[in-house]
Formats: sequence, structure tokens, C-alpha cells
Amino acid sequence: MIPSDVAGCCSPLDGGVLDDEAAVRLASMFKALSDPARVKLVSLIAAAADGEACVCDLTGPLGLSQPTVSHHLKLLTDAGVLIRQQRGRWAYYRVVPETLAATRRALDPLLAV
Amino acid sequence: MIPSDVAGCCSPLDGGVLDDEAAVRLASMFKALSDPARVKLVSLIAAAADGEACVCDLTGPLGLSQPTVSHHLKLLTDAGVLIRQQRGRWAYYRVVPETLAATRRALDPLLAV
DNA sequence: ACCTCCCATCGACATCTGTCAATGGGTGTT
DNA sequence: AACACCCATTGACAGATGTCGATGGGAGGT
Repeated sequence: MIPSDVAGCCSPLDGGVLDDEAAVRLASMFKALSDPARVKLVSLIAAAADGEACVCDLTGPLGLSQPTVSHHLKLLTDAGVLIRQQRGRWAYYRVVPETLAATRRALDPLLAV
Repeated sequence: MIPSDVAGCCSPLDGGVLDDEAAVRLASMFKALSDPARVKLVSLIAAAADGEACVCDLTGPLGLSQPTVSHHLKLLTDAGVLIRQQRGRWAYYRVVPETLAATRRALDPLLAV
């Protein structure tokens, strides 16, 4: 379909578009999951017995050092993807389903035809 | 619930977890959408008339230079989120719904209880 | 032919990011 | 009290990332 020559381009189209704040929030959600190590962390925790895991459970399967794993876990926790609970010497992490569900829902408007 | 003291921790849990390749693929999908500019680009294009837009439509609403916008569009295209079609002097971009739908679906296993 | 316009690429630069070794703070055990 | 263990924080560093100005390559218009 050929565009209407001259004025067919460069028309303003600001209707029904994410505002800056929404774009930043959405992007930060995706950024939290933009690293293979973090994706695998969430996967490991979601698949763990009782739906929770401590750091010592995760360093092995990830093949990363303990500080690096703690770093990724902090990013995920700050993003609201995980929640942290200290019990004794162990720190247990579990997935926050609402956050991932919200991220999933946020993709719908981008599929609009 | 207190863990079963000693052996309660550090048990191997490798069942039903994303393998490395899947984690990398998933992460690269999310990385493509991990920047506010790119999220807004997809939103702008999805909301555009006829579901497509050329670069000159996008630099204004984004407030970024043309090279920067082209850079982001290339990243999104490489990730399969957008598709590019050249018509005359204009390059038209449109959303690839299948890619976003696949990304949306990939979040489901992470929600498993 | 020349000029104009749209857009991709290049070069450069500041910043962010992922990673680890080393350290330190709690918690439980002996 | 002393020790062992789990984990977060710090410091450091290489590499990736976002941004822009400048350049170049096509496609249309005059």
C-alpha cells in the first residue's frame, strides 16, 4: 500500500501511547530479566521445592560466584520480581507472581493492531 | 516453616529448569525491551495508523536524535520485535506480534507454583 | 545533472553492567 | 568464647550500552 505521497509521512501520532513514566517502569521490569543469569535464577526458584531457595542452592547451578549471585538477586528483589526472607543464617528467595503477571499483561497493548 | 536443619539447605534442584540456551534466548528478548526508548518505540508503532511508522515519525515523540532512533530500531529489528520495509525514501517499521506473544508466553513457566 | 530528503553507519565518549576477590556482619554450633 | 557458616557489601576492572555529530548512500524532485 503506497502512502499518500508527501503528507503521508511525518504526521503526529501521540494518541494512546505510553507516557514517559510508564515506559520507564515497563523498561525497568524488562531490564530486571534482561540477563541470562537472572532469568535462570527466577526459573530455579520457581521450580524449587516449596517455591523458595537460598543462595547456596543457586551458586552451583549458575556457575557464578556467591557475590555475583547475591548481586543478581538484589536486582531482582529491587525490581519486585523476588522477595527475600531471612531465616536463621539462610536468606530465602521466592518469586512474586503478581510482578511477573503484571509484566505479562503489559505486553498486551503492544500487540494491538 | 523452619527448614530441616542441616540437610535442609543446599540440595540439588535441577529438575524442570530452563537450560542455558533457553535462558540466553529469553534474556535477549527482554533485553530488547529493557530501554524506555525502545518500549516507547514499540508503543508508538503499535498505536500508529496502519500499524506502521517511519523514522521521521518517531524522532519527535522520542526526543532523541535520528541516529539514536535508528540504532534502537535496529536492535528491535535484530531481536525480531519489529520488521523493516523500505518504500521509496522511507523505511517503515511494524510490530511482529508473534515475537511479543512468544515473550509473553515465556513468562508462564516462571509463574509456576 | 543537481539538489533535497530520509535514513543507516561510523567514530567517539561517558556511563552502566557483570564479574570476581576480599572483607565484614549476623547467626548458629561447639 | 571461639569457631564455622551464610550472605551482603565494597573495590576494582573489563566490556557493553546509550547518545550524539559527522558522514555516506539511495531515492525523488527540479
